[in-house]
Amino acid sequence: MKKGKPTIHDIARSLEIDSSTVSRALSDSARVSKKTKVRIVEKAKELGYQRNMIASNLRTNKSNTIGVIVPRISRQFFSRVISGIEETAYKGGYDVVIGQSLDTIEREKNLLQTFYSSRVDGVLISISMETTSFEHLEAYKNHGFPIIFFDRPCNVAGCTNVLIDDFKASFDSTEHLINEGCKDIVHFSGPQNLELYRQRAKGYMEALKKYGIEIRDHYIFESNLMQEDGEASAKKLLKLANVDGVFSANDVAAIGAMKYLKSKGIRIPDDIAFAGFSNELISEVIEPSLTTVNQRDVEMGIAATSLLFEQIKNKSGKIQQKEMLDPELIIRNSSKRKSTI
Amino acid sequence: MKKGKPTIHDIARSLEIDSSTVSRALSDSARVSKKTKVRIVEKAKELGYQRNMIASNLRTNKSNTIGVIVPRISRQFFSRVISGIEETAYKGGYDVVIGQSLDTIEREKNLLQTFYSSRVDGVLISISMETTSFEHLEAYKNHGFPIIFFDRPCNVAGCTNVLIDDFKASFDSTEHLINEGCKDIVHFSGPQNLELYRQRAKGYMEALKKYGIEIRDHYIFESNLMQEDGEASAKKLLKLANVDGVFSANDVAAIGAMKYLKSKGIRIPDDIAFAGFSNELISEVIEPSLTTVNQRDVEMGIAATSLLFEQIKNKSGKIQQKEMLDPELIIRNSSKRKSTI
DNA sequence: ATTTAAAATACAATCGATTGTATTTAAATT
DNA sequence: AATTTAAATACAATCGATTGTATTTTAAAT
Repeated sequence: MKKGKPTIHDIARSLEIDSSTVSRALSDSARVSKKTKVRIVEKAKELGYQRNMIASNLRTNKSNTIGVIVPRISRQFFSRVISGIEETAYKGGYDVVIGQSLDTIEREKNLLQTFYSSRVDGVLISISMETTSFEHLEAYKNHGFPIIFFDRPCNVAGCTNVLIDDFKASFDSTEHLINEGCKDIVHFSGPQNLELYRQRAKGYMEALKKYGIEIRDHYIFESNLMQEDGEASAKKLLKLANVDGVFSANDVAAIGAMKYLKSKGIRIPDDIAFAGFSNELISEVIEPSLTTVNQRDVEMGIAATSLLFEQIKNKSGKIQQKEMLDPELIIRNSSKRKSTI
Repeated sequence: MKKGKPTIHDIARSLEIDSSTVSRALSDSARVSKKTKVRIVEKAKELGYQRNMIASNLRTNKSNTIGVIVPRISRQFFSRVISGIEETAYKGGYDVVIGQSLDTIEREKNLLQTFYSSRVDGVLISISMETTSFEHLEAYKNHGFPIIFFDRPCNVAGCTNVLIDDFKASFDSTEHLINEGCKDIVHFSGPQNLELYRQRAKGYMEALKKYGIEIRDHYIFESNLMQEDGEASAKKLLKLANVDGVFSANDVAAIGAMKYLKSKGIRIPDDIAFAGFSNELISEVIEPSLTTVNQRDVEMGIAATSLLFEQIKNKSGKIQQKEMLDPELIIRNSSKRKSTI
């Protein structure tokens, strides 16, 4: 038994031919005769040969791997985006390396570093909540390293973003609540340094404006949108008279609030109607089921990956693009105040 | 501006020294003087040098990367296991590559192939539902390729498994239902080719036996435990007289059944009590909240990764181990029939 | 000042696959 | 059979970092 894993040289030696011929045969080059190809392939199988991708990558200067950085993979949304990414990458013959920033800029920088130095062919990233300056990203970009941003927009020159139309989705959700008869709608918003939450707030306000409803600043609650934030918001909300609707910038906070309100005997949607954002799995199961926005997770992964592939091929560099996916409003019981039929 | 990414040779040339010195300096070898180290590090920074891990890996014959294969990352349980894996790997200076088998053996084989040929240093795998024979795994194992199995046991010689005690967890759950007054308990089981589901069924039966309850084969329903399977099982269950408890081998099926039964006016837990398995997020939210088993996901990831690191270090190979994590029964409303206090 | 030991650096081979160029072999053409 | 052309294969450099060995430089010891 040989010690290490077999190489093309082992095959070449045992067949008394040159390793270059073996290499060409194994990638089915026209420069090798049928006959020797067969011999080589057979021998390769016999020895249990597997091409050493590290050596191959070094020579060809590509890794056939793309990197993905997300805040955390245990979030429904991101794991579904990753499913889309993986599927597309797999078809294109690429591997996917995944890292989580845990919403810290430190780990984000680290991961980017690691990915770059292992020469992934490009990166898909949803920036961390802490990321407010973008120099670390620009540096790589200027080196010609392909980076695509998804979900959380990043306005860096020459960068491609794949997003859903947060403004439209929020506008639609709010409008829906209004159509269901809500007049006093509170908005649960997230950290304002994230463009995304600013957009959602904007959509909310625009809808109010359209229907001539006054925009009251103290009707917009800012938090990190965790479950406990939702509960806190619910308490706060009870102090305002007449609130009859909530548009939350995510499902988790909405659910936190609903749970608290239900425990206080408030009926949803009759007393207060709810709409969330993200279509978490729990949103379908909770009672009443939560009206929400499908963020097109899987599609987003597919789109981002396709754009990355384009960018990898066109070495051209700086092509700024913005891909907007259409969000889908999913209407469930938490907002249905008018009896159907 | 130079075209490609800078290498140690670029640094060496511009400093008029040898590249081997640069290499040693950058890995802080004692063989390089302080003075030159400083010069080199400075120049490296100046040029924006990043070590080419591909070249490094080729030379050292390791990738500092471990591969993970799971059925699907969008499953709560797996994404949390992966969090544990990532965290541990990160601390050990390893990267993590993730692939999903989508519960097909074909993709499982493919991924293993890819991982092997990109020379990951080892693999953590939760085998697919289709995997009944293990030759493909054994082959790699015999080549000295470190593989650790988690969650879904794999009885291959020389393989290390990291599991929770499915038997005990199931026994405890069933016993709990009995203690809550259930006498006629149905079990929703999964594909019997998976050891895991056999263990869970065994735990269920053993608990019945302990309390002198007759084990009836037609009280054990086998399915793929998807939500729709749960619903189907619920229908089937209604045809049996007197069922007053269900122990499901996963939460998803339990929830599918509960939803259906509730819609038929059956009260949970008063008419039929429920216990599930896996502690999905929705289980806490559904009404009534579902009694379930914490599978120690994050801990499992940590344990599996630590064992893999051990195995990577001890080139010794074949060290069979079995790491059993203690499951935790989480009692919620779906099974509380006796009033508390 | 010389010798000796130690420290710092240079040289060169190597990891395994790829690829441009050169050479040999076989087939085709006259 | 001799020459041309094409097909098949061999040779050799390369990707970038690592590492054992050899050489030079510096410091220490006599």
